[in-house]
Amino acid sequence: MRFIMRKPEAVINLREKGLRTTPQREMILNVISKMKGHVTAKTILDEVRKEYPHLNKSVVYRTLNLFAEIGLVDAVDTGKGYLEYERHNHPHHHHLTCKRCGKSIAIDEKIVSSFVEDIKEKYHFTPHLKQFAVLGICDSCETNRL
Amino acid sequence: MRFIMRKPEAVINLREKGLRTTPQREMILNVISKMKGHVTAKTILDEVRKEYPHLNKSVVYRTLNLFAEIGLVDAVDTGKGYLEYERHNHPHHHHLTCKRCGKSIAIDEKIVSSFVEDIKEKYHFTPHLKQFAVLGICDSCETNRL
DNA sequence: TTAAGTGCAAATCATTTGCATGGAT
DNA sequence: ATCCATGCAAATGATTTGCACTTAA
Repeated sequence: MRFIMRKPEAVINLREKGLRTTPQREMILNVISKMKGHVTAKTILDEVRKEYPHLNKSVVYRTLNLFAEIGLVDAVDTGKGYLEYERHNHPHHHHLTCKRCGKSIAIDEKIVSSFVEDIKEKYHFTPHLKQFAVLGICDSCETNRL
Repeated sequence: MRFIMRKPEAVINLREKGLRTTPQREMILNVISKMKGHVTAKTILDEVRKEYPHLNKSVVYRTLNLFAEIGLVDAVDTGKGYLEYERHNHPHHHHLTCKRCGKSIAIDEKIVSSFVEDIKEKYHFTPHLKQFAVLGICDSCETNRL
């Protein structure tokens, strides 16, 4: 049996569009890939700098925008005032995040996907729900007027 | 038949919490109330300044935060990099906003409320969905690779 | 009168941009 | 040898803050 060597997905993605593979881009993608959950630009910068202190933050932002455009990563707005990132197709768990106490509850993806499918079917529109966290108020905060 | 004069809701809301009613706060609330749809801090500042050019932007931001805290207005994050505001209980129409072409489609609120009710029931958590717009990609952009 | 609110200027903080230099193809 | 990418410093833009002055209650 023979194996056909393939270039990693990211490289193909970049080259296809006439873009370059650089060490910086590889390091940034590595950090996003290996971190569980969302990563901020700041975290990425700090992480990469452990190995390569020279990295500049403009490069991080430019790279994140690029990766988001070509669909390699997803930008997630959790309402904190800055964006977070994750690999596209990363198994995404939606959370209910309480605006008062900050606690998060993971929710059954079926609930989300039935909402998404409903909209797809009726409006021919694909919601990117991972873009936003589901914020709200949890019962215990509501009850205790926190 | 006799009418009982009541103070406007906003005034009650403020006084109840030991807060003061000021001309600035009234003008800001008026702008939010009379504008249809969402308003930005910038728009509020500009609008009020037509009558009262002296108004300072810190006051607008402080007032908006105050109003949001006491539940008089809702802050809405549409992913544009700044917040928008509307009167609480303003009839809210959820929209599907395409990230590529920017077009918006109003959606049947039943779809949203069944999602919200589902989460309330199963997780004892009240999602504040108006906090975020539903972003995604519309079919025509998807088809045309815009 | 007096604590809360306002105006102003400066500070923050995430993100972007212009430009000269460097490096991938 | 191109021309895309990087690094740096400065700019942007929304929002916040410290502080002295003003005003609603």
